[in-house]
Amino acid sequence: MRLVVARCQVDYAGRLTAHLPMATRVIMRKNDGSVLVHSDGGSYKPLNWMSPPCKVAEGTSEEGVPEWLVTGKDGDTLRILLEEVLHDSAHDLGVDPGLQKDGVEKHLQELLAEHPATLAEGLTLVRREFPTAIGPVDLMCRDAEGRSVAVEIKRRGEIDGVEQLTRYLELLNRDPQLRPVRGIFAAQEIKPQARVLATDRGIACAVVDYDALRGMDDPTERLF
Amino acid sequence: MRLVVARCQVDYAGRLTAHLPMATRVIMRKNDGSVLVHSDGGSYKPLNWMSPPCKVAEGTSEEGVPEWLVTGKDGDTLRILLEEVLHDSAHDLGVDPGLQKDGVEKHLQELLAEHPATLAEGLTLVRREFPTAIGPVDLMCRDAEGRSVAVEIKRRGEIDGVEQLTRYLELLNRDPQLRPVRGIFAAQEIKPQARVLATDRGIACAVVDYDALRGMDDPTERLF
DNA sequence: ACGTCCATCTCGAGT
DNA sequence: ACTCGAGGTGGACGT
Repeated sequence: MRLVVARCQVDYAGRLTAHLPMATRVIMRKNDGSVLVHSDGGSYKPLNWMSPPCKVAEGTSEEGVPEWLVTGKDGDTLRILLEEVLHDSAHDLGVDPGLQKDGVEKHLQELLAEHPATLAEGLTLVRREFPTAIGPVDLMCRDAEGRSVAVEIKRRGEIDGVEQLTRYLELLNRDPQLRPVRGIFAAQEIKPQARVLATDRGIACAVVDYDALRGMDDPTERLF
Repeated sequence: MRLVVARCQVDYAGRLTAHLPMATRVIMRKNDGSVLVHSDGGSYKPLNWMSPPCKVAEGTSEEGVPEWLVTGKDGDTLRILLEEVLHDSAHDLGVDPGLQKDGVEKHLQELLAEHPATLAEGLTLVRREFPTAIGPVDLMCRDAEGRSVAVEIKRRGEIDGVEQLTRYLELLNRDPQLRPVRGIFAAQEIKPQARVLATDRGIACAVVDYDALRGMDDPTERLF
């Protein structure tokens, strides 16, 4: 890892062309050749960058200014003109042990699979990831009367989740073995527009309390 | 901007929880309070981070190890334990003049607006960004028989683009002035699943050749 | 402020 | 290798 602070101008050409006028920025050069150009604002996304695999050629521009020419795999190029280098240091970081994530939608799905009755009175699980031609339905259940219920689970319930469940229901209701199939749209939070669309299509909405579900969960079943 | 290289452990708690074991990493602290933790690989996305607005409290852990506690707006927290600091420098970058971008979907829309007949024989443009209650239709056209045609343009044609066009068509076909309105889904590349869905809904697909369109384009109309 | 949609998206899982 | 869906998506542009 090499960290450089410099007055620089950056030009990218690839899927699009992008230009950064001369200014002071931080340039991060990773060991895999990738380059990130950061300013002192914005979010985690660099102003300009080159993803690996790529390589850097250090040279000099026609005006005698130091220049880095980064070339990516699809002929993408990133050209960095270094007018003035204010800082330059290299660091051996070693290999990172990596990020450990815990749960989002998957965990929510596990919890709801264990406690389907929290979605609707008398609901029982048929199976998780119920396969269809256009993808798996998160939970396939049966209600107290033995009718099929398809459940789509999202962390945040938005309009595209309703569209997705609608497609599943459309397909599932063509199957004489299953029909009639109704839908439940389950999420920790359901946006008003999604709720309106769901209701309009006869899909029930269920707001789930993640923490409450975790409380119901038996911790002895898990390792963490 | 402050750049720190340190052996550190990082824990995030917010929408999810994520843990980084003790290892050497680069920590970037921007002036707006945001923090980025980078390793020597991956792409431009940090291993862990906190987006602005947020603030950092520098303290000491129970074991007497320096600790940064970053708190975000939704109660998100990022805790960084600094076991050993290998580098620490601060830099005044000033305000960045910002990135200038050119091209992609917008340009494609301009080109197709100039050459609608490449989408379908005899097609003529009515207007770009044709307004509807649920958003603008990319191109509203008329075919050789004078019937309305709504065109949705994407760089890559995926399923959600078909959904989008479907919603437009559903709405447009309620308008007695316009109906019947048919749809064309135009993209540089159309995914098989998107094509299947479009065909099933009676929407035509058009694969557009960006470079060929650029060739047809009159360069004297542009500045670049 | 919220909603919608694009992105040099990135990233991971499944086929 | 490719495809598909999710993201602590981020960011721009509209109402």
